[in-house]
Amino acid sequence: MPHIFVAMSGGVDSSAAALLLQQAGYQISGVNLQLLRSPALGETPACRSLADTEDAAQVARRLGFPLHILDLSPVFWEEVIQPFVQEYRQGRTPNPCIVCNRTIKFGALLDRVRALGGEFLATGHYAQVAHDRASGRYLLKRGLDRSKDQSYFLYRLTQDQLAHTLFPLGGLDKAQVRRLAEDHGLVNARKRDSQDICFIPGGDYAALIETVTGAPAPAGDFLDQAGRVLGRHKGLIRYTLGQHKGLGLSTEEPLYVLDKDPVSNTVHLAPDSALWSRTLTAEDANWISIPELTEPLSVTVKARHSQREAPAVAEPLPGGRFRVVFDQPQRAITPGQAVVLYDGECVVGGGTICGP
RNA sequence: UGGGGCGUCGCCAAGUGGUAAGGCAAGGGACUUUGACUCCCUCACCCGCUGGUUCGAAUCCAGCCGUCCCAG
Repeated sequence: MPHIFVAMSGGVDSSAAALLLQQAGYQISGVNLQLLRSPALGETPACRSLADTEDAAQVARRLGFPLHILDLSPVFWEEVIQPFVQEYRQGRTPNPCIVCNRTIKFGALLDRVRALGGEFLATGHYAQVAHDRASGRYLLKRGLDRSKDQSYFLYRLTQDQLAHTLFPLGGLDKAQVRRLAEDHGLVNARKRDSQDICFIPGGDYAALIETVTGAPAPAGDFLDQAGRVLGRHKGLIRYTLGQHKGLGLSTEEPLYVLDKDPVSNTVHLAPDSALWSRTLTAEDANWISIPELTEPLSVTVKARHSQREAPAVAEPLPGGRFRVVFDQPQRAITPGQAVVLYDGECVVGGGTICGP
């Protein structure tokens, strides 16, 4: 019987995942990650983080398996937070959860698990892994509960990582998971879903960036498409493409962020109609259902989370890059965000958006 | 201080005698393991001020204040 380690955040999902594996008869151990013990974040972990760890510990005690506390703060700082800050400073809008999945949860953590003799790492993600005999490849599929599907955040996983990964919740929906937790008296059965970036509990990511860099992001001009100054912005990092909230401008027609220029430190604004485009270029590709993109492929595409996939054709470009041409224009395609390609329920692969 | 225009929520702006539209901004909420988008709710007992006319005025009249344009 394989020994399975379950990454336990303290939330209901990962707890239910552990429960299911235990019911299936596996030998399991829980692992709770400490990620925020970085000098720039304050030496002591946030209260919420401690409470979450305590929830995980309670669940482990109740179910009767050991819970290991693993501090990966240094590598989290190095691989997730620092790049997150750098990306923002370069005018892009990163997705730290995707980086974390690749480098921390299914990277450093999985390495540790295997070093401890574990064969699999399980998490509470709503996604599914399958092995395709025909191609010999491990497939990443959407969670059955489409409304909670998290495959988008997992597209960077490698074949090796997928081969040692289990998603026990892949075939369940959220209501079933909560009921399961409720039935077994887990403390977090009714705990609210997390939603902010985990290392920014209050959601004020701009403040974190300024703390890390040690300086406030400089103010600059808002420009319209003709180059006229419309007002002052409060630092490039506070805006992302397509954004409208918080511009603080009073205009006859609502304006949105069309582009950001880190060189001139300006934010370009335009009406919604100017935000739509049919193409994007992505870099740093990772392929899952195929070894490599070698020819144009019809797929459905998510250029951001919480967006319904749109039909498109992906075509290879030199240097691990690829281009996506959508059937219909998409709104505010944003550099730094992940673009994930689907073939039905399967993740084909994806990359980081780098341009139009 | 000669002539003309205009003063309605932070901004723009409907309303010209019958008891204050709308848009933007702002605040709150929903949605969401990123940032956004989107959706919902809230947001002028009051219309520059003071009088007057009227059953009743932001809407008419007078004076004042402010502001803009032309003439200087």
